[in-house]
Amino acid sequence: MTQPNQERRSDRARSAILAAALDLCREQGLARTTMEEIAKKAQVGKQTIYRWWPSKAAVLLEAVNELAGRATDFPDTGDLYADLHTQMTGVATLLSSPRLSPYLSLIGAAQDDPDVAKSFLDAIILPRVQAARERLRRAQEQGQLRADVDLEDVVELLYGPFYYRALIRTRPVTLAQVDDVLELVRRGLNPPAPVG
Amino acid sequence: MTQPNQERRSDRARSAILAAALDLCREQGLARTTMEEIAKKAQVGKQTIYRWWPSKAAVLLEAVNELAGRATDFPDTGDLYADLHTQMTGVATLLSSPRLSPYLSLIGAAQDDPDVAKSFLDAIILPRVQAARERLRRAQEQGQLRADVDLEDVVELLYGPFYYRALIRTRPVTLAQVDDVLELVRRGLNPPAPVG
Amino acid sequence: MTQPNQERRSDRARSAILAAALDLCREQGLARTTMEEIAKKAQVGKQTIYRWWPSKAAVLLEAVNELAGRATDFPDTGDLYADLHTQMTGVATLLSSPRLSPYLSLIGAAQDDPDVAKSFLDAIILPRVQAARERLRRAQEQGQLRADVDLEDVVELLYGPFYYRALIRTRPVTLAQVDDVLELVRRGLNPPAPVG
Amino acid sequence: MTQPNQERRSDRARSAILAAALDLCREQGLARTTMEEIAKKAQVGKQTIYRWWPSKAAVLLEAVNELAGRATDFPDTGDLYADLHTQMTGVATLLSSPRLSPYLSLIGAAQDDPDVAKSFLDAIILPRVQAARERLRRAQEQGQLRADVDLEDVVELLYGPFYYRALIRTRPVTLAQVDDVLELVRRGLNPPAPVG
DNA sequence: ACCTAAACGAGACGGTACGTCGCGTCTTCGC
DNA sequence: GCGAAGACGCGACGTACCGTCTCGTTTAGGT
Repeated sequence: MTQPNQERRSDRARSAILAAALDLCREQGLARTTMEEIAKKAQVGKQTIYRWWPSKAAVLLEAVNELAGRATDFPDTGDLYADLHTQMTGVATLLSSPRLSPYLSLIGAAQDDPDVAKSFLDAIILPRVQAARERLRRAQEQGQLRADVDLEDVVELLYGPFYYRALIRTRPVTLAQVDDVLELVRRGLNPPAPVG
Repeated sequence: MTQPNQERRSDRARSAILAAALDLCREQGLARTTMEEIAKKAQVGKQTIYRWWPSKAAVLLEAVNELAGRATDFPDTGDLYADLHTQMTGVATLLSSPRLSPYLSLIGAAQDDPDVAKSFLDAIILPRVQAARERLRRAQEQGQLRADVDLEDVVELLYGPFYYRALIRTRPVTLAQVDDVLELVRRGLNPPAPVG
Repeated sequence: MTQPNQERRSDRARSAILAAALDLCREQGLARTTMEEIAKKAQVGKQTIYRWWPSKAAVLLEAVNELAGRATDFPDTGDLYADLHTQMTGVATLLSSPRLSPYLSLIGAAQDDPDVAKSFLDAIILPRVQAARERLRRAQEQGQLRADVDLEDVVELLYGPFYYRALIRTRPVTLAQVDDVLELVRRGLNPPAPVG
Repeated sequence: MTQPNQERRSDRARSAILAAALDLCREQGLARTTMEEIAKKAQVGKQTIYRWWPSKAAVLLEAVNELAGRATDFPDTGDLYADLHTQMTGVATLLSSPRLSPYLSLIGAAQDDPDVAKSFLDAIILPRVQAARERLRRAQEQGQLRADVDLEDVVELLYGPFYYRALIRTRPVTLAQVDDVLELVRRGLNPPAPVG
């Protein structure tokens, strides 16, 4: 992520820092997590953190990204809604898991720090959005999805409700939400046309 | 939110604090805004802030709530989608305005501070969600909305995409988004059934 | 010694800082004494030290000066050598006392820091040298001292040997040294002229 | 001062370190001179310094001692005061030269560090004091110096004034000081006995 | 119109964390 | 096996803010 000699870098320090940062952020949130605590818990000098990351948010970004890993990959079985169900279940699982509360803290930090926002978007969001759009495009070609919709709008419609619950906290993200959202989104809000 | 004698309270100090907090938060975000700056800019002793608010987030909550005011009230003309369009346009305007960037900062701060989250929810979100549900309920009774949907799900579906864009920043909130969301949400994603 | 509002200054903090600095410097020398230790031992925030003094040496200078106080004042009984004996005994006592080891540390620090050197000279040395010169001048007028000597040279001759022992440490300063120096200095090194 | 295999030692490294240390100490004093600067300036790994010296003071001690070299040797022409004049002129030259400011820094460092004090005394001071005492003893035997004086007292009387000026800095060491001190010290402070 | 108690502007205080510097050690190459 | 290079764990630096705590100084009701 930066400058000094990558080859001499201590793996032990790196993973201890990522683990400590995650733990502390889970316990007390990102704002109350300090570099000093991370260093102490990871048995590491503060300089070693600053040498490789510009901020605690950057540390957590790397840690969270490693955690999220392949858990949110997009399958393609040919059945769009089955695939969406699978993938969105992964997303809902992560967003509802206390293990990933640092993910929400990062989004919080991004509101006040353009650097964090940029890194978060580039490293975490955009690759997944891109994958989602491609899956949707294929579905469109196969007639499983209206041809006249903007795919990015669809992505926002599908995932917006999860982020809404996770960040605004009117109620918690659940796995049941996946069915609810998919059902609503497929059929739309209009009442069925009257028979006859 | 208080204790001392409200009647002796200085209006001048109160509004200077709210204004200073808003300005500073707009310029540098909530995280980089300090009590000392607010006090200095408002020509106020720090104690005067701490006397009436528990934290800078609380100050901003009050300031933001005053700003948002009636701008997001729900009309009821009898036409659900016209009313939704009106109200969501208000929301989109606020979420896309730099003047209300502190609103997003507050949501950010809420991720790490349960007190902020609670106050934000109670003072800002829940009243508006409640109003939205009531409007939707009336529409349901009038057959303008499927009868078999959970109204809170609908609220999340309608507003999630705006918060998604505002907080994740894949692209900015725009007024055009109101039409896009409403159109998608009314018809659903399924392709039209083939004729005959 | 500096800028903020002197009237609001906490006496408790000031004397606790001076005492802590003296203690720590006596135990471990000035170089190994840290601002952090001083603050901790004095139950004081570091900022409170930096608010009133520019460096740990400045703290010690004030502390030492307060300690030395009137102990090195010059008497004038009319008998030069009796007065010198009295005053030099005071000096020898201080230079040989572990309580004033910070005095030597200060001289040490002055070798590398012009600010310390200047303050030390102005606050501690010059007033005493001035008093000594005046006493010597009066003695010169009364014929108790050669008229053709530079008084500053005399001061250096009288006190140099004490600082030499204290700083170079070939052997410790003692009270007996007062007699030795005075005796040597009065008579000179030349052997007595042969009787004849 | 060492341990590893002296024979494999790099002369290039050794002299580069000594030169760099001297230069840096002359520019900024010993306290502000760091091992890292010395290593960088000498194009040397830090370990190479720590391998051969225990501290930066030890490096400078060796460097200074090499500089002082034979410049302060004691001659013996048979004329005590001529020889003193010669030798003290050497001392005054060194003490007044900016090239040897590290010498004073060392004395400063010795005030807070017993190891430095010990090494300084053993390597630099004691041999020269010993030489001085021997020269003075011979002079005593030859009747050029009072028989009833302690020779170490005499050494302190002769050199104290130079160290006083050098370390306390009331005024700078000069070559003229040699004459002044010798003159005073030979004749003493007492006024001449009245004739008759 | 005066009195008095409160809220006020100001800012020093005891602290915690910041991001940086330098320490002395350790590790990895190349000669 | 010494030397150049530099990452490491660590501790202190001097600064920025925290939230609390006096200080006078307004300022408003109550008399």
